[in-house]
Amino acid sequence: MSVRNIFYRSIKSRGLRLTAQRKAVIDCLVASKKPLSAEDIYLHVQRRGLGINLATVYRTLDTLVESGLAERVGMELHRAYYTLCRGRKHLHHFFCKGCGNSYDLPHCPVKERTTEDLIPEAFTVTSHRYEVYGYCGKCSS
Amino acid sequence: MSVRNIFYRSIKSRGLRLTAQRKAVIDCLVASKKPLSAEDIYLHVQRRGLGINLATVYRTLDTLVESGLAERVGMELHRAYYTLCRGRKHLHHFFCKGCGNSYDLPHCPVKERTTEDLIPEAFTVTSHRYEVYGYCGKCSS
DNA sequence: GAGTAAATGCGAATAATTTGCAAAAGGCGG
DNA sequence: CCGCCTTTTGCAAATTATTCGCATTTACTC
Repeated sequence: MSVRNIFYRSIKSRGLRLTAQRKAVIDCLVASKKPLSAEDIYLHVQRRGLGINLATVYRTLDTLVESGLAERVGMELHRAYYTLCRGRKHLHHFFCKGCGNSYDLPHCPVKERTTEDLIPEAFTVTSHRYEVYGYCGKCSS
Repeated sequence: MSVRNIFYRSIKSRGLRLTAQRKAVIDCLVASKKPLSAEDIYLHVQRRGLGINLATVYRTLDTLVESGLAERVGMELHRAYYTLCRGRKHLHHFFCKGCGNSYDLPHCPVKERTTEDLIPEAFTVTSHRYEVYGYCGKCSS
């Protein structure tokens, strides 16, 4: 089963309706290698010839986040970016404040250490957020 | 020398003017144990009987951040919070989803690696965010 | 104390996101 | 396949945090 279909099913299994707009937003995020803003998604979907309203994009993204299917990242750029939560594979990002692009970081601070090393006591870690901001090669110069 | 005065001096040493408004914003942040939003600061200063404009609070905070004297944190919910950088110490936190407490993390993922190791190319890093969520010892059991 | 550049106040402008409401459409039962 | 009922969408207007332009004020240098 394709990644798309897994998300389609997750929508339905939560009692939500699988509308054309929701499919389009999911397809867009599945196809993207980097987190996208609501406007990015809006434009991508428009370009594919599917009509969608920006408010609907926002509402769909809220729904995905509330359902635990997507994550809101990169808030320091005065704008939210969204990325799907995919199985075990998890990534962190570098956000360029110049051009707005984002790049995968090659490491994860939590994965590379044991729990004892990570925190003072034997706490239980459920999730984490790690983001680096700055300027990419082009925008630095 | 008081903490206040250290910040007052830092302002001047950067060629910036030490105005009544800047003093008020700094005093407010020095007195607070937690990060404050621009509006928090605006209201606190007003309450002390000092006139200040919200735009001035924003400009002052920008100035402090650009000068490396303050940090912008907690962008989570569409609003920025500010906290003074005290000494060289910069911290990341573990947030317990059970009791809501937060604990300092003993390490920083950015500090402990070189730029080449951190990102694909020689990008410029300006800031980062690193937060771990889970349950503390008491809330785990 | 005067001159000058920097900072402030004010109001209006932005930009991202949210909301109210009527119309459209998904998905259930028949 | 049809209709019903509820959810979702589109649209336009509202909100919210933050920024900007510009005239006025003020800190700091000489």
